[in-house]
Amino acid sequence: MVSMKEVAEHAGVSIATVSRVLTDKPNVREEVREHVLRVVDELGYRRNRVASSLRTQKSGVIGLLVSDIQNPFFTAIARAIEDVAHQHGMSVFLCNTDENPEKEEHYLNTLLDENVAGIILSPTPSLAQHFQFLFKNNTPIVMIDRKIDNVEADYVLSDNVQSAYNLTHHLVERGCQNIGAVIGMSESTTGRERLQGYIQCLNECGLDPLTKFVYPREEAGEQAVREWLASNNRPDAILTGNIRLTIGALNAIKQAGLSIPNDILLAGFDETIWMQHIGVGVTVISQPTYEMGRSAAELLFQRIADPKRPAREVILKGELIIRGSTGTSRNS
Amino acid sequence: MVSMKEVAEHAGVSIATVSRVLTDKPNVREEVREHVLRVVDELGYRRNRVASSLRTQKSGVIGLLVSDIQNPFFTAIARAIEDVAHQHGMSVFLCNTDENPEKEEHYLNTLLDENVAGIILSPTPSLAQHFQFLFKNNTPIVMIDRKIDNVEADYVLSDNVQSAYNLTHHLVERGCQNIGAVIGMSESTTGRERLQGYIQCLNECGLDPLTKFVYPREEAGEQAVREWLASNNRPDAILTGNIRLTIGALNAIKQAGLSIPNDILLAGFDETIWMQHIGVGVTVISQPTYEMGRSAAELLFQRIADPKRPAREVILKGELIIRGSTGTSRNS
DNA sequence: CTGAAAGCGCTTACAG
DNA sequence: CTGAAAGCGCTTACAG
Repeated sequence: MVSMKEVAEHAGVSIATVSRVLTDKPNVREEVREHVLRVVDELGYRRNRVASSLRTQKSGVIGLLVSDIQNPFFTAIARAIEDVAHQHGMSVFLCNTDENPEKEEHYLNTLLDENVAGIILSPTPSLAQHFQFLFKNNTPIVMIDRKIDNVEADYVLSDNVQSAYNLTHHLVERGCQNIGAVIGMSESTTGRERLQGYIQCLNECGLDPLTKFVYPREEAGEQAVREWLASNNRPDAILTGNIRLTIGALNAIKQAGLSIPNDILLAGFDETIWMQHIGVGVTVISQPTYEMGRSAAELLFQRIADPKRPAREVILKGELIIRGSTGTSRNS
Repeated sequence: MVSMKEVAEHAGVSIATVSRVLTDKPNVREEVREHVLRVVDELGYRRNRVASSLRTQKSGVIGLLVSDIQNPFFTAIARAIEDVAHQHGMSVFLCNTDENPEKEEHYLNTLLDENVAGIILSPTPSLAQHFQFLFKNNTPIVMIDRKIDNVEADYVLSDNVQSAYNLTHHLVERGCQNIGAVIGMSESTTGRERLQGYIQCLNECGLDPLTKFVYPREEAGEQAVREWLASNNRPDAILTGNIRLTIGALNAIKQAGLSIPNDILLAGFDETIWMQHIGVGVTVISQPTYEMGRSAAELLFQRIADPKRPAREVILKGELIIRGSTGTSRNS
């Protein structure tokens, strides 16, 4: 690998001058600039960013930590963040924590080690403890999707309470009396808020809750619903807390030989491009994923530009998309 | 941020000794080692990896460049690569190129700039030209999913010809005479090989091909199929080259008010956990995504360990999963 | 076993 | 406008 020193020698100038040209500093004679650029080109020189970053403490990379890379919710967010980063001339490194606090800590360390310009994170519930070291580093950071109790920071969140309320209310309107809610991990604010909206609606309607908190993956959702279907208190509707739980519920319902919406209704969080093609179509809350990602990236770049600005919280609304899985009105 | 120098001062030793302790070098008195470690802990010292990497030219990170982060095929691969990397104590930075050669080059540069230990890449077809600079860097690199003509390197590929042949043959067995194939970009080896398997099968069966090469996203797939459905040479089956094209085809078929498998059959590449729930279930080629990712990571770590070993090509087989979208046997 | 010193490849006051 | 030199925070021969 050719170094700046070699470029300087070939160009007959000092490495200081080469550096000035490459960092677009003023105060370089136009001829010299052009000459240096030509030599850079000839030699195929590429600036060593590790050295540069060591010296300047700056970086052209932001890190994105998501808890589940196989969840379309997060890849949609990632896509948006990348678009914004690209506009700012920055790169995005995506890391997958798999809901695993150790992996999260490991990746967080790695990103801090690499001296990234900033981090966007969908935190695992356990992060609260590790939080001290994160802020010591004073690397700009924005939280997405989940809140951490008592930690002030920039957040981009979804209006989970309202969305869950709306989803539940829709099922009640469709005549459901016993709505089983399968929700991801109770420790996360997302799970708790969705529970809250669900409970609130049931209370208003005078109905009893029926809930399970599970690891938010297909297998767990499937098992939860299977147990309900085999019980003597079979729900007349299933409400799922994320897309992977929705698929788990579909698996269980299919295995039980039941049909949607004739035998049971189904509605859940998270829209994807294929939800309309599943069975008679699945009723969902569509979270504004792209908008969430875009907001998070913008908050991050604003914080990078001004580390002292007050923390902000952006809360975006979900949209109820009604499809065949919740049947047609029964009580009208 | 506390530096090694401060640790050395607090511990009353030289920074050389601190470094030896932290890099697990021998030749440090046990008491000294423990004392240093204690001071490190007290001060909350974290080694600066940028500086370390500058000095050693090593890194604990590998880069993964995929062409479509919203395609479950690639996230499944990413998941596998991460598992293997984790076993080796390495981190994975995932980058999304979106089939865009400029983004690809940009991210490739960024990863090389960050001095990563190695790269796994699903290359865009146009990479062939940029390839020289990639190898000059002699950063270990493994190609996945797609081949680059005339470039010798480590590859992990899927047996696309055979898979496409099998998929086509299945449709012929189900009585189809006019199979429209929507395939991603002709420049990629993946697309070309799938075309080849399809053509080969049709030739053997004495049938005529009907093909469109498109940008491998839903919109393009939808449009292609819509055009066929509106033409006077309407296919009796659609074969899609990837999962996003499959969804596009589903959209077009639904909009046309046609029913699968009564009016038209559908089969495509790539399995996901929800394919069984779409309509009557979609017949697919299930590529061994996890295995592909695992192989790629293993090849990469072997190459990192021994840069001079001969290049290898791993080709893995896909599996035909038959579901309702290709109906039931008509010619038996 | 331990320390002083050189050096990884840059950037940036400082002096001219 | 340009260069010599210090320094970012480490690691590693070299000498003892």
